Amino acid sequence: MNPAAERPARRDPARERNAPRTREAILDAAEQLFADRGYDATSFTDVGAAAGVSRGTPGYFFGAKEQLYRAVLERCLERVRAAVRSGRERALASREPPEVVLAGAVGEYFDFISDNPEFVRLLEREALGGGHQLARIPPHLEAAQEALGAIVTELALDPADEAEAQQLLISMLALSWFHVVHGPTVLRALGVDAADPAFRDARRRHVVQLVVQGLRGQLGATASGRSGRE
Amino acid sequence: MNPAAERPARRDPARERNAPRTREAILDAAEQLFADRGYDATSFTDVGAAAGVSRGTPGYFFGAKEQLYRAVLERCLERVRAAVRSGRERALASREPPEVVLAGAVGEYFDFISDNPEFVRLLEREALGGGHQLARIPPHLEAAQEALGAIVTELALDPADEAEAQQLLISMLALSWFHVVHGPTVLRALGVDAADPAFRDARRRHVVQLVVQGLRGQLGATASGRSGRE
DNA sequence: CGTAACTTGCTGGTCGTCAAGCAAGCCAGA
DNA sequence: TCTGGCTTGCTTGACGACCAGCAAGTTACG
Repeated sequence: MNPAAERPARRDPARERNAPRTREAILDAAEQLFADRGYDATSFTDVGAAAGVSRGTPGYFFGAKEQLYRAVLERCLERVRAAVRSGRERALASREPPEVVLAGAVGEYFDFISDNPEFVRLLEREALGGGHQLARIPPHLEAAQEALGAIVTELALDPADEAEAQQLLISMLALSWFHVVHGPTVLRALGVDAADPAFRDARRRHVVQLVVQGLRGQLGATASGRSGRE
Repeated sequence: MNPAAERPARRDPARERNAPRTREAILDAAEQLFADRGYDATSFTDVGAAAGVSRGTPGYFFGAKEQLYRAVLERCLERVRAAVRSGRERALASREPPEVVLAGAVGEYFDFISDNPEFVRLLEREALGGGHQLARIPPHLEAAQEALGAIVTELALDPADEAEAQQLLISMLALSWFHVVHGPTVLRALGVDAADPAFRDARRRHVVQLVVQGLRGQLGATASGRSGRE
């Protein structure tokens, strides 16, 4: 049947010995399982089965379970950082007014999150666990701070408004993440199907509108004199 | 050594046999532990120790661990529903314009969430777990739908705008919950201390402003004719 | 004295970790 | 070209710890 089956059946290329390939397969499986079930509910047996190796192999490559988890987090964060960076460069290259740039960035980010829910779920679990593992990963700060810098410089905000830009960034994350996590709870209670493309479109429009209006409010406050606050 | 050690040490009034009191103590301990560590990482031994009883008592009162978890969830939801209902009634009694009512409600809700983080953490974990246990609790829909009804009727929105009111409600939850969960991850990466009262105040103002502006945008769209969208 | 309120002992199972084992290439030397 | 030992990739077995659930026991209260 198999063209290479005449030899001792060890010629299946998918089963070839290949450390980097196996490593990636384990990381892929572990990312999915950690995001879906959480750290405690994911065993080496599960990861091995999902990666097509034995229960001992994850431990062989990563030593301890905690280190496998950190490796998953690290790889995930690196991907997000790359996406943020490329989005930022695209925004810098455009010659649109700030509002349009922000609207585009928010919409893009919303789509990215909706298409990569594992990242949010992983980070959500990490946050609930106290963020102890994330804190041990060096580049974890950079993505968020790059995004903040992008907002401040690209939108030509007064640097004194950095605190408000920070709030706006936090709100953008909150608004874009919520439906990814709370489909089975809040949205279900409201009778909404989070996976419905119509809902996702409506949500996207709503989120972009809210954030843009938030920026508008901030710019307005700056222009008309924010000294009334202080 | 112990001042009460002369007698068989059983005269401690806090150790009196008292089923409802013990039940509540177990629920309290379990709520805290489930919210802090999650379902899998919380054992009957932990719950018993935190409640001041033996490891067997939680099982004695609630049967299976899953039923204890559901009981915790149920009690938590009931508290939230009561808070939403009282907030709604206060809003209905006021004679303020819609914007003021909404601003007050959002601010109140923000404070309630900030002061009761266990609820959010519990619900977040439940969402990540697929919401299967929550789905088996009958009154879980009511709080969210009551809140939605309050927004639509109290703000005198066109019933056709219910979808937008829904989006606004979701955004209000997203904005109010985020800092409760993501203190150790996102906020930490941004150099913010989520527990800092100054940050909480700033966040509160920002959230209220965003939601009110969102309502304003919605009303404006309705007044000036939303046919331009379609 | 009986029953409700707990506690303790036990059992079967799962887990992470590590050591040992095995097999497939690789390369030196004959 | 063949061969025998070494390394690497991966599996299996074993160990100690922990857990949920249950049954049998114990204690306090009405």
